[in-house]
Amino acid sequence: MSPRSKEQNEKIRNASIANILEAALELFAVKGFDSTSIANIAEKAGVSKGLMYNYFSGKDELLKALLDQLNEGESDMMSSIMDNDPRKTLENCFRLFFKELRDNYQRWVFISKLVAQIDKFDFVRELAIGKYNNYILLVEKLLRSIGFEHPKNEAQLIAGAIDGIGYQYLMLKEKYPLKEVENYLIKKYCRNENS
Amino acid sequence: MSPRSKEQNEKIRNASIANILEAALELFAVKGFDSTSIANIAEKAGVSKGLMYNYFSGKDELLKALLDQLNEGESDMMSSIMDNDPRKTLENCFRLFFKELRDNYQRWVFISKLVAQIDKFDFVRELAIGKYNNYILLVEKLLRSIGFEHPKNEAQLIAGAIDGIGYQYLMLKEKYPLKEVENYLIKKYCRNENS
Amino acid sequence: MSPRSKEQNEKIRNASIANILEAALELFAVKGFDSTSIANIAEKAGVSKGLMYNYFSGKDELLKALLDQLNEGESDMMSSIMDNDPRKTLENCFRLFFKELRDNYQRWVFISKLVAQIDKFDFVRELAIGKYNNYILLVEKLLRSIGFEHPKNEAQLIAGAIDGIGYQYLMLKEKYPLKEVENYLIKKYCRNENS
Amino acid sequence: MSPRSKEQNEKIRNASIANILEAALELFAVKGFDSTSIANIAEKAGVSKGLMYNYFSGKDELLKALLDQLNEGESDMMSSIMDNDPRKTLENCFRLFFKELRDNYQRWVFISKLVAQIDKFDFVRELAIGKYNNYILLVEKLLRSIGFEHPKNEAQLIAGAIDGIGYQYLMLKEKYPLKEVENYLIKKYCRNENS
DNA sequence: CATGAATGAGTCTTCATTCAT
DNA sequence: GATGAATGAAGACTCATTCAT
Repeated sequence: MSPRSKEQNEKIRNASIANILEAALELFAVKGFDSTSIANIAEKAGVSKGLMYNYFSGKDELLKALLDQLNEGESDMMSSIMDNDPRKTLENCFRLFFKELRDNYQRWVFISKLVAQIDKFDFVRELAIGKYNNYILLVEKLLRSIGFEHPKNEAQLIAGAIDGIGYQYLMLKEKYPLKEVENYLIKKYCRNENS
Repeated sequence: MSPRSKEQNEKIRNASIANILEAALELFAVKGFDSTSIANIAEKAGVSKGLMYNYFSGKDELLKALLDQLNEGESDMMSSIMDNDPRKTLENCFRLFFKELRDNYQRWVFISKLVAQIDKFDFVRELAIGKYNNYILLVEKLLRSIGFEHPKNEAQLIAGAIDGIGYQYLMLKEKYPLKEVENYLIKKYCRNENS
Repeated sequence: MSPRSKEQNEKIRNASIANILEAALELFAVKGFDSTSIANIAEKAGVSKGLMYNYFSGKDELLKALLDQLNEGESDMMSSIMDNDPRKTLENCFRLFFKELRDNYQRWVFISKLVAQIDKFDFVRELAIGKYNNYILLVEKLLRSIGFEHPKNEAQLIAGAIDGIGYQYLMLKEKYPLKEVENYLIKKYCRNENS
Repeated sequence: MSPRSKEQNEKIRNASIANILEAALELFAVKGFDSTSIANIAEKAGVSKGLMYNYFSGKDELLKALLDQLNEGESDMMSSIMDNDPRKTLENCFRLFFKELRDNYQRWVFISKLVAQIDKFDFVRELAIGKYNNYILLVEKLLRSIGFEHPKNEAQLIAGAIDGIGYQYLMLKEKYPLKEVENYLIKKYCRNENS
């Protein structure tokens, strides 16, 4: 009789949006943005094509929303790695990266595919540059605290290595010695005497 | 209107093919594979759409041919870096990578976009895995000759760093301190006492 | 939360209906029937899409209701122009037309757009033909009373001119010399000696 | 073996374009621009949907092309009505209009529907205003030569009547006394003593 | 060897309409 | 009486591919 309450509608909407975003993430990760059709996403999300346009004004907007969502989660993670001991913080930082790679492989694939299309989406470039700079600064500071020589250069190498490892894992999958590399990286940079 | 000789035909063929491949490389690098249409390539190459199907049975086939072409060139390069001094070989290897990044930026962009779509093209995966393994083996051997501890692990880190540096350069472009990283990498691994 | 009384409901109904019709008229006039969506109308009227279907079984039905509403108003107007002096009646008739054109421009735009789609809506054609015939008959009678020769033919010309002036005003807007034409028309047909 | 000659291609293209324009004119006239789909046009023209985009970059462009085509034809017509005797020229002008209305009814319907959507297409407004002004100027000059008083005002009335007659014919079709009105108009303005 | 007209399947997007609440 | 989430059919447009010449 009476219309649905605001809360009911909110719930319904959020559920649909979540379904759509989840489906989109998975499909974008597996097939890539261009090769994923709105119809694909709608089907996987269990909604109609039309509904998608109630929540996202288009495919690009959907992508942006997805990225925003991932971004929020990431902020939380970064604040969780801080420790008084810089060695420990750095270790947490590395471990977090490898854990994410293993547990949320799909997100990583999604992001790396996105970065490969960086020229197509301005907001991706800005986001990526910001991320990179923050990462370099953090690692440099940690390395300096630990007592490394050339902390900035080492941070650049590490940032490169971290990214590269991700890409190679993406390529080689289970053939990539992820654990071995993880352990070595930690041993080298977090367990050293002073270097 | 005497018929063209076989040699003339051969020449025309090769010129057309080269035009097409060159146009395709550039467009794939700039716009990506999916967003580049056959019409785009034909126009840039100065040939008709129809002609493309004389030489390549389809868009995928064209991609494969392009990759093969790049691959051949690469073999030549690898043989040029060998030196009796492993330190020198490693340095050549690094320098070659950075030089390629600078001089043939487009190829690198093309390849990284391709790798991001690795699941879409089986032949890309195989090629990439092969490359990776060869690279690791080479670097590991060199590091061992030079006298590094954990040569395999270091090779893995280096391979990661090299790849990651490429991706970050792609992202940051002129903002990336390419020369600085290059010099540091060489200093660290090729100019050391023994490590 | 006592239930609303019948009168209250009636009032609410009528207010909603009036809102919807008003919004529809404006949007149909500005954007045209096809380019106006139900969502547009609902938003402008401040009601939900669903509610519209309580009152009108569909978009076409809404159009028909709108037309009916306009039609009622028009009947009243026609009865207000009658005068014992046919010259005066004709003048009233002309003045009313120009006044409507100026004051209710939107209605005129709406109607002319509708007539342009006459084949799409059967009820529009019937209505329009009826209007035309009545108009011709009235003007013919007046002209005969005034003493014009060929009153029927003149009525046809006048009917054409009246319509055409409307369309041209629609086209040229403020560039059209509406007042000038109005005055001339009245001078020519209502102020003459006998013609 | 050899590709089609330029002339062959030209012929093929022109035939397709003509088919498309013809089909579009008919459908736009009958169903209106908005209610005619590209698929409708393609089917009627006997070509594929895709082909339309080889020749027209979109539906709007097709409309513009159609209008241009009609416009060209019209220029020829206008130059054919001129005569040394202004009475004769005016008569030709009237007769041409009625002839067009009868023989190319479809064009007229098309144009009047277009004018009703004048706000939607900028180029339509400009075209229409230009036409109107030229027409008024011509008729005014003729009336002045013939010796009418108030030639400008009469020209305005005539222009209105001409347009209005067209719209009413469009509405009433065979019920409209086209011939009768035509004859009266000519008698009144071209056969008079002096007015 | 070479062309480009033509096709049609597939894509994104819009919107009238339904219906559970 | 009222809401707005959801649907699905339909429309504009793109593009890899075919084929007559």
